[in-house]
Amino acid sequence: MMNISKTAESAEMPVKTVRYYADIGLVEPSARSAAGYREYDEKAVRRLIFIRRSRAFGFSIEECRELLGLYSDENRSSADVKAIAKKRLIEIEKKQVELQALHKDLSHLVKTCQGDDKPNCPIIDYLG
Amino acid sequence: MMNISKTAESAEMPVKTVRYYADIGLVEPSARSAAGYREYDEKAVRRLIFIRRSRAFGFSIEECRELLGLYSDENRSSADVKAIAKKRLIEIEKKQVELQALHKDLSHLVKTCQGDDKPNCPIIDYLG
DNA sequence: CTTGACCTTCCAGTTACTGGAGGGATTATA
DNA sequence: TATAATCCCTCCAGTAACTGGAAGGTCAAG
Repeated sequence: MMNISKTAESAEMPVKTVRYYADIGLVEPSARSAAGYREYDEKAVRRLIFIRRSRAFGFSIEECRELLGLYSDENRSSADVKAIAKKRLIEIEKKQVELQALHKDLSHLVKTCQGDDKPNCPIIDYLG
Repeated sequence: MMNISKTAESAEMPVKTVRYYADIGLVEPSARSAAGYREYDEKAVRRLIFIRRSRAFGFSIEECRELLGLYSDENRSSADVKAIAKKRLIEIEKKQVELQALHKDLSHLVKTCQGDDKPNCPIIDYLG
């Protein structure tokens, strides 16, 4: 059993975040000390790491909750996991398309802007 | 002079947003009617459109505020505009790199996952 | 026995809106 | 002229996922 700062260190996330995840019922402490301190066991730490990695993929907290449920479900179907991941993948691809369009337009504008002390500016012209 | 709903329609944004921009002092109404209704002239509408286009590029409200200042400054230096745009461009590029890495890893995991009714799952394995 | 480093809870702030309540103003219709 | 529909107003709360800070309890070391 570890206190919250050791737990946060093991899971490589801020103490505040561990506390937040406990508050929203995502990863609850395994126990509380007599003084009311949160205590976490190895399993809880593994769940926190699972969340950190899921978050790094951009899964929302609610998606993390679902994934965590599947993680601890011995009878899960991989299809359920795959569906969530696929959804995220499509979001990523959508964002990529969006960013590519933005990049194309903005980089063109930046290239054509003189960037001197005169007011003439294709960027402003485009926006206005 | 237009009331807020005509203004919002002309600027192609929700009434709520026009009101919000007024609240934060981004684009203030040109006047108020006797009853206290917001009234906008053509110039104000053009400023709203400017904001909408800037927001579409992903500029933050504060950046929009700066850009709007430069837009209405006859003595601006295009270098100032370019600097803001460049900063945004770099953010976009950073995000693109990030998304590319996520896409690579996640698409690989999704591909290798069977997606059937069995619990075996490389996605879960990777996260756990 | 005090100091410092922990820990707790609770509240506020972040970004850029959005939804809704409660109530006044204007316009169209009967 | 009465009323109903459609505006408009302000203010408050909620969104996502934390983060910072205040006020105060706990614990180990010197």
